[in-house]
Amino acid sequence: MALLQSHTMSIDFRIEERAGAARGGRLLTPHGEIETPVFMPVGTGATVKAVPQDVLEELGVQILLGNTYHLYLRPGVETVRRFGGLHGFMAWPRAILTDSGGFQVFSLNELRKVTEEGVTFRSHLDGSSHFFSPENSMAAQIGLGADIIMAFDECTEYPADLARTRSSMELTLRWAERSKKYFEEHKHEAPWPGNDNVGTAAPTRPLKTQSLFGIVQGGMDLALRRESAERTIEIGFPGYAIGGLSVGEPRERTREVVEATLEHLPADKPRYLMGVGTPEEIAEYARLGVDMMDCVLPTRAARHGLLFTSEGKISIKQARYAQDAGPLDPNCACRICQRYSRAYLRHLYASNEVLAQVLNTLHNLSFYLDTMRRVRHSISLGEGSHFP
RNA sequence: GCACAGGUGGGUGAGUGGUUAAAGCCAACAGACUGUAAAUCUGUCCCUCCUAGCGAGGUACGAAGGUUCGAAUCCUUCCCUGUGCA
Repeated sequence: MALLQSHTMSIDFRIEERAGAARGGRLLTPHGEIETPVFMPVGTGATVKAVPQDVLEELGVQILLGNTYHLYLRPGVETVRRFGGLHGFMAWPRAILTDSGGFQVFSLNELRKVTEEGVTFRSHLDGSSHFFSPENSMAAQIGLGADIIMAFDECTEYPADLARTRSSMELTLRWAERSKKYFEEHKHEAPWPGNDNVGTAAPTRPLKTQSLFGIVQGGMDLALRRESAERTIEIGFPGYAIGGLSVGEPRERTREVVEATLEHLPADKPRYLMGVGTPEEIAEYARLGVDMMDCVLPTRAARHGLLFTSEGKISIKQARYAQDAGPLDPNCACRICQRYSRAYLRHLYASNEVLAQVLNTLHNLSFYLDTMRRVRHSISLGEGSHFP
């Protein structure tokens, strides 16, 4: 075991700059290096909706999300595994992170039943029954082969009283231990090319392994957040996520909980805030010391005609843009703002053209990625307290 | 010319004597969206007025007239559209 570990390459996090609480760093994964703080576009079903992978690369996307629950149902883990995991299947050479399916325990609450052992789901696709546990979530995530995988957690709903929040947190902690145990026993099984020396007593080259991140829960209660953080750290992970936020609570609460939780996370490990936020919010959380964030907002909002710009939100479907020859955002350097008018974007949206989804998503993703670039730049200049 | 079938709000299309200012869908307009059951969902959508409400009044189902306590719905005449036959 010790021998194997000495030949293992998983994740490595180096903080290179600090500005206030903010950190600028590099996260080394088996599929490339990520500059942090980073925004990770969400590609639930092995696609960032409306955007092909080569374009994502051009935009500078460093790491994508995939979702275990959705990919398990379709196309199935075995299929993905045969293609060398998600990287091979979706032809994405850079880093990938998969969520464990824990969020679906929350969002598909009418279709599931939670027990100590795990969660029984009814598929939203065909109604068939499925069982998810820490162990088989890990097995699925190992099969999918993301660089970073997440512990199987229960995302506590909002609002939840203290007793409910605690028992949910305790369940997540027990599941975190089971997730880690299963992962440690199987972590060399990622279906990546070059990992064919799995099981060899003395591997000739470093094995690439995935990394498993733990997830802190605890609802809106700051004491429970602290306890959850401490006990998750005790279990021990190479990175820690803050989960259970953006579930309907007021934004001030989100920020408060994030700030309080960050205090109890190790300074030298990556910190991942799950499921946030608007452009202003992601800049703000980075300032507080968050290293990784993901959110469906830029992609989903784009498909619904809501675009983020340097001058605020624009609902491109509005009649006022029908004759507007100007760019979506005069201060944006993205390919959409360089080329198309607001009138054209509105026309595409109003006409229900698929191109509307593509162009809108490209802009919003560009805007988010640019926001994070500016944040990193500010950190490198030591300007932690006044970001764009 | 004759025989059928029809003419409903921006469009389509239900409704065939009374909770019908008139279903549903589309269009239009506005809003929501934060580890994606989301190219989705919600609201408004004849006019005027106010104390802004399951509020008051007005106008409206091709046109005019009639029957009835009451008509988009029944009757008469006229106009128009489609199809078929001459």
